Amino acid sequence: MRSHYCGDLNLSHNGETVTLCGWVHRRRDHGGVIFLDLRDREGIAQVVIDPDTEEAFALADKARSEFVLKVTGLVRLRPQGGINPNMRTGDIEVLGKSVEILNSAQTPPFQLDGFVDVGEEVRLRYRYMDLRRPEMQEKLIMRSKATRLVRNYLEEHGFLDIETPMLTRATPEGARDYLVPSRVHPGSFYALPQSPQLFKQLLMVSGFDRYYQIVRCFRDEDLRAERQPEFTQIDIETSFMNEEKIMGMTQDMVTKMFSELLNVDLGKFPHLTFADAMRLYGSDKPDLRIPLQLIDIDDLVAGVEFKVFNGPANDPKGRVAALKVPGGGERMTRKQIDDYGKFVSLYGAKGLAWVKVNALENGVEGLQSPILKFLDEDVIMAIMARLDVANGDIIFFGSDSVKVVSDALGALRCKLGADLNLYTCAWAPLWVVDFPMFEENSQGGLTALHHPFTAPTCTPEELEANPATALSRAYDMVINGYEVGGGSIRIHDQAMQQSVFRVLDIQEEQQREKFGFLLDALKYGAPPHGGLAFGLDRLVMLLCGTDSIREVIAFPKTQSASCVMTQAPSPVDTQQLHELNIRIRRDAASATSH
RNA sequence: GGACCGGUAGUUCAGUUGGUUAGAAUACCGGCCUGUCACGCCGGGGGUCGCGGGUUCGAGUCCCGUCCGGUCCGCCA
Repeated sequence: MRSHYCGDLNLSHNGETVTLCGWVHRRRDHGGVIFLDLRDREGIAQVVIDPDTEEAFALADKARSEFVLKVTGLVRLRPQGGINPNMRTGDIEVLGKSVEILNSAQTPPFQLDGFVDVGEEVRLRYRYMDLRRPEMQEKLIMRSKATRLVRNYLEEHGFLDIETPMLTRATPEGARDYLVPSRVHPGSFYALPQSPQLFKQLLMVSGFDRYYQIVRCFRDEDLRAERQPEFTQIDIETSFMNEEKIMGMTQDMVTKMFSELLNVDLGKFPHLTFADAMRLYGSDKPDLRIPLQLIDIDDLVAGVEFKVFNGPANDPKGRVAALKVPGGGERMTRKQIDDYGKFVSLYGAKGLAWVKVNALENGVEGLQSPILKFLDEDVIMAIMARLDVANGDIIFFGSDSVKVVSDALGALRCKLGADLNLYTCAWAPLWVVDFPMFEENSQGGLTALHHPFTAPTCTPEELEANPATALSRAYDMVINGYEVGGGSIRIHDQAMQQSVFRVLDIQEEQQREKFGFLLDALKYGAPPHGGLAFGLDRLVMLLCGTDSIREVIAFPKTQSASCVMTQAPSPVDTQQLHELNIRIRRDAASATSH
């Protein structure tokens, strides 16, 4: 038996003659009949070569070393109705008249028939083979359908596709830039865009009041399952639309995507403030498929002796919160609980206190926990009352800084949802709104949470008076715990922009150097404007039901931002470096050579 | 920058407290069978055990370093 691959089956009719083209999956001889299994995206077909045709034998024999081949002959379809996804091998037979070998093929480096799981590294090294597999074809087809739908939707709504530069100016803020050295300007560099943010705002000044672009963006930061160094953004900007209109329209677009591509009704998108998201879910991108919520108990434990609780409870930057898992106590072993303790330590938590509710009717006696001995009975029962516990529940506690408690319990909430399969629905979209304008940075100053062109909800005077509590007109779309899009109403007013820069402590000289062109443009009657950008890769990932964006990118990078197929990045000729006036430090060169 | 998991045949994996010649399945090659369809039967070839060093009489196995892949933390305005 020989087993090679597999792929397209294209039928073309010419009167009674039908030509089939496709990769041969498998070739076998039986009873003087030659079987050629061809597969296509919609099903599996089998081709029979007429044994009476001497020519068929001769040509088929050539097929031994295979394999792209063409079968010409009369088709016997069985059953009627053509090819469909539920067909099995042999449901269609073709009485062949001739075989033409279009090209031969080596044995594939790994089996593509789906009966053996192959590692991702091998798939990426031979990505062109991996992409032949029907499931990979389906993912890229889904991606193409999604982008087509987006283009159609936005074009129908009057949006104009305008390209912005790939070679642009480095911006020290935000993510690290991918830099491109200039040959003509020795010592100077372009940067690949992290996003077309400033250009699309300039297009608003130009009067293209509905802009979009499906555009590649680049960020030189460490990778994750949902983060690649180059990724595709659906970039949208409008003039004269407020946040309600922008959110409404883009929500409509995403809703149509899911209904047309998956036949899924996303329903209403709840709006959740950033503060509520952090309070209830410990995350600014909560997965609302999971019904668990964090419940604050600072007030109940502020007076206890137990230092682990009373410290954060009395600290304005501290937080004590509980996470109740209904029925979780019955489903969890001590080892699993300990493992959750290790899990939250990844987020800086020093421990994970817990209480199992065995028999609530017995009061404290009916509870099981290492921390009960540190707490008074009335406090314990007050906590139980607030959490509305029932027998069989387990409660986890976080007590630390606001950030650690939110991060740790927020992540634990998601992990519990996955481990215990607590999902109450397949899709949970929402908008997160009312983000803070600024967050405190490590130097004690303030940094823009979104970017420095995001409009606040208040006046410039109010902003400068209370910057730490100011809210922005930003909004994120979140689906199933993934931030799929985000945007804001921008600042179109110079005075406001100056206020933001003052809060961020960016001096006029720096302003001019970094954003002078934008500040100039704002002087020429910039319309009120705002927009949003979707992560196309993440959206398609969700549409495909996978949890890695590498699965929906034809040629993705590995975690070290390299390509195992092309071996990029690679050293370059000294001549090339010379032309660019670049010299490589010796220690850096040896660190990357093998 | 850090934590953890993995790296053994083309591929997916097993390999015991360190012990003879490193196995299985599948793929590949040869033969048989001949309406098979994850066809079947018989036979065969195929391994720098990621790489380097160390411990040991002896290392796929233990130790150190390093590279590669993955998950995550930091990072991602």
